[in-house]
Amino acid sequence: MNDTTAASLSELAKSFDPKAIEACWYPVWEQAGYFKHSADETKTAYSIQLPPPNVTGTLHMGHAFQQTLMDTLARYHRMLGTNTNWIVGTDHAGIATQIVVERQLQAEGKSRHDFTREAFIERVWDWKRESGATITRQMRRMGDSANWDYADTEGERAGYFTMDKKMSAAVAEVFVKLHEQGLIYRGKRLVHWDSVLGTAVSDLEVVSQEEDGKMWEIHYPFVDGDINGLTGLTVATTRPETLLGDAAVAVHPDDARYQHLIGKLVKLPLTERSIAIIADTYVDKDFGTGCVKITPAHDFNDYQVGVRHNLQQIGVLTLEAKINDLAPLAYRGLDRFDARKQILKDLDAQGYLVSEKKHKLNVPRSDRTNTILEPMLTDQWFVKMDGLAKRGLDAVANGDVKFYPDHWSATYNHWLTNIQDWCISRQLWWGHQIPAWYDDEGKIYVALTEAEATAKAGGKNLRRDSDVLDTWFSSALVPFTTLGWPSTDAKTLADMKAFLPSSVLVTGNDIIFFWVARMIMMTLHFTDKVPFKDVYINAMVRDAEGNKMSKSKGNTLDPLDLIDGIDLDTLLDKSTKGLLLEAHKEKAAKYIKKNFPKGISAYGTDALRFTFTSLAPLSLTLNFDLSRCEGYRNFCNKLWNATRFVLMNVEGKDVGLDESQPVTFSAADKWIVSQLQRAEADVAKGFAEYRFDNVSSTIYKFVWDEYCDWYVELAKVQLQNGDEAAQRGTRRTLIRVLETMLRLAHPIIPFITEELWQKIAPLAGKTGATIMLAPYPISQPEKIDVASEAFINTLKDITNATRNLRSEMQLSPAEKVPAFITADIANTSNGEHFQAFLPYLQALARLSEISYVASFPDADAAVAVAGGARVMLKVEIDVAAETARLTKEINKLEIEIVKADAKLANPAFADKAPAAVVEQERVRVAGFKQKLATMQGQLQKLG
RNA sequence: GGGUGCUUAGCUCAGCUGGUAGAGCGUCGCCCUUACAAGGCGAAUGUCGGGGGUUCGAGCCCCUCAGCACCCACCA
Repeated sequence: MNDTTAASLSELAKSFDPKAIEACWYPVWEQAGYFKHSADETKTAYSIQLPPPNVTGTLHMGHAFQQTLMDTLARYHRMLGTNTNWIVGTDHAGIATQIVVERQLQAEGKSRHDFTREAFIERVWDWKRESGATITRQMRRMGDSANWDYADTEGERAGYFTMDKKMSAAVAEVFVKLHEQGLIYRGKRLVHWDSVLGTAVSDLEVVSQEEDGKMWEIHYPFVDGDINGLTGLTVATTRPETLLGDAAVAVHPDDARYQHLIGKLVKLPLTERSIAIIADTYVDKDFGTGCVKITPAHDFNDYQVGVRHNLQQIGVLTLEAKINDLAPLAYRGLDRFDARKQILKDLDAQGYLVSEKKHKLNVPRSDRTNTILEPMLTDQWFVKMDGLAKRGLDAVANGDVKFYPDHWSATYNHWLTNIQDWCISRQLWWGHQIPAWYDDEGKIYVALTEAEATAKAGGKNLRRDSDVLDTWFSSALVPFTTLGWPSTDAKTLADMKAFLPSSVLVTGNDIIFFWVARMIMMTLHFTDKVPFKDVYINAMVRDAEGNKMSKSKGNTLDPLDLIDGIDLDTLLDKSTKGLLLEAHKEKAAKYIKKNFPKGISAYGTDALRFTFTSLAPLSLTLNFDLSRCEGYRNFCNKLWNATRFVLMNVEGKDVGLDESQPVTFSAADKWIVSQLQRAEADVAKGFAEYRFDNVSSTIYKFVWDEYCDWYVELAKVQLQNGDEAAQRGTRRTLIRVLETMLRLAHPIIPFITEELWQKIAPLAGKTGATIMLAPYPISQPEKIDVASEAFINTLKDITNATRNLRSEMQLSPAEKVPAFITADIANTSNGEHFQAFLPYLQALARLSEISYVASFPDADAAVAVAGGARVMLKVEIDVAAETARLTKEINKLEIEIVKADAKLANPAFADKAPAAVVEQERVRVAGFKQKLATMQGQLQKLG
């Protein structure tokens, strides 16, 4: 066996200390190559694609949660014997990364425009190299059994990087193919424009918020003077500055008020232009004045109206969102908001401004910069979505891809049904530069390389398109590009066969559109396969009160702080450091002082992981509760100490490895083995349903409630009283069940289980270098022993009843007392079992001696009823207190009996309810009545 | 405006195809019983958001109302 364990067998520390164990095992696993997939094509494959985190980012709670689930699945399936491949990598995160580097430059008083494109990109690469290892180092702290070497072309043991050579080549290949197929096109369209970043963004990067604004009514006079007493039309707008680009005023074709005016001209205030009154059903007759100014170049709805009526598209803003040279001289060069003020002032002065009212409106802001987005008419590249979306919808409809929970498929369907073409070009520098070139006439040549493009152009001088692709374009391809696509070498083909589709995608609902849907569409298009079979949508991690974690609130938690612990001062310092606003700093500090007055203790990775799996619901949010984390740290300690107990008791002794030695198994031994089978079955069911919470609680309950609380206590009795063969059987059961428990729990708590398994496995007769590759426990139904379970259940009942009685009588736990026990032996299959209870009861219920009698002596004593058995403690009783206790108990019983009798007396119940349910109710009430009789009898004796 | 999820003990959450309301943490007793005080034993605590319906029977199914969270759309 391995000598790398953190502590040697004999010196297992008194309590669990995660730090040393974690530091020890991860490198061992990684260096031994346990995380790698197998080249054996005959093995069933199990693969997971990691949602690639930002290469320059740091691990947050969402990552930690998601990765815990993925790693748990990976470890589980690896132990089940599948060829497991957890494919990981990092994302170049175009906009996000470029913004960070631009901010760094800003701090130096520079902007990216002080650099050449090449020099700027080199700066970003520097930053990537500098910070790129942080997140993968943190992932290792989580215990992620990721296949770091797979798809790693840079030799950094970090998986793929979306901008490495291989991935970039695949991106170009996809672009060229889609262009050839007519699915990528370039065109002048209205797009959301971020004037701070100077780039287009996609629909998905727009966040709308309701904000307080104003609505103004503006009068547009008729060119030809009054018509039927009207001087002109009044339009309403929230964006008066766009008036400069108006191309028409629209009214509803059925609007009786304006029908006769359709086709007439109005004068556009502040300009020299006249515009027509047009009719379009887009206009809502009942909203405002029923007249709408139409600005095709600055509004998405107006754009559509403009197309229908062949209106001029007059853009009046520059890419910096200033008024451009198409506008009247007075406004040129003004910022859009300054222009608004000036225009309103001028309109008012010239008598065109009719009114100004407060108005709530939804303002589209940029996801990244929070600046108000401007619809801007620009040349962009688009992916045509309709055909791709159709296949994407089919894949979910026909079950090739299944969402867990299923309701997310409705969200997915809704988006794909209403999808718009995808704007994929970004006017940025960091990213995959679009493989398109232009000649002097502006003719486009799309090709994999410049040489190829030049050849296509007949040797003309070409200029490359300066735009880069949306980050999500390359992300959409990872299901197949990470496998080696478009290469057709043997390895790639084999991997495409084995790992595509992958088994499950674990991801957040926030990227169903950004990523999940696009992977499905692109992968289907290029490989005719779905990218994954299951999609598990994990909950969003919130703080304990259910609030979103945000830096400015100070309620973010760093998973590493939960693992390693952090003192209050360091935590305060760290949490307020990055905040710019003083108010935010105060808020954050207040939150931290209130919620973490003593900082955070070091819970270790295993406890954190157990917390995540236990809290993993199939709902929208996961409220992270630190006290739960502490509870699961305690669980780890429990497991640790149970192992210590077992080692102390079996070390150097025969544990039944030699099959020739006589060995006997008690009902308790058979019972715990039986319970183990049930736990194993429940765990398998939980995994199959992605019910990580059920998996965790099954393990928790088995380890703590059954093994530690009951079996270990029973085993102590057996080790003390049993003969050689019985002791051997006990030791053997102790060690084997423990060894199995460790394997059962390993996918969730990998570090502690490996550490303990190294010591336990040889004693249980198991070989193998690591628990990671040991077989996962499979339930063996033939080992379920109903008779032993019944035996222990009765033993538990009597023990519990006795403990309860002792506690109510305020007996000191140390004090052992004599007792009588009666039981209806006729109703039990095995009368001698009750004799077998005695030594256990003496220990567990702390009884000095037990007289087993057919009926109780006539005495003032405390009696408890447990199933078919009754216990009488032979101690002095306080008659008044005992009377009160019995009366209370009797009252409770009577209420239950009245309820149950009424139910049984209802003919409708007896007739319509299933026989089993009626029978169950009868048995229940009979039990109550028997217990009641005993209690009443006892009460009389006291009287 | 459309959609989704949620509402169960003081807190964070389970509750399977409808059949005696559960866990962890916290609280309250009693215990340093030689694996574990990060522990042991015991206890208390719920009109399952409100109302209505279906049913012999509803936390669970249906309708309705209210509150919370999120997503989509965007009437100028």
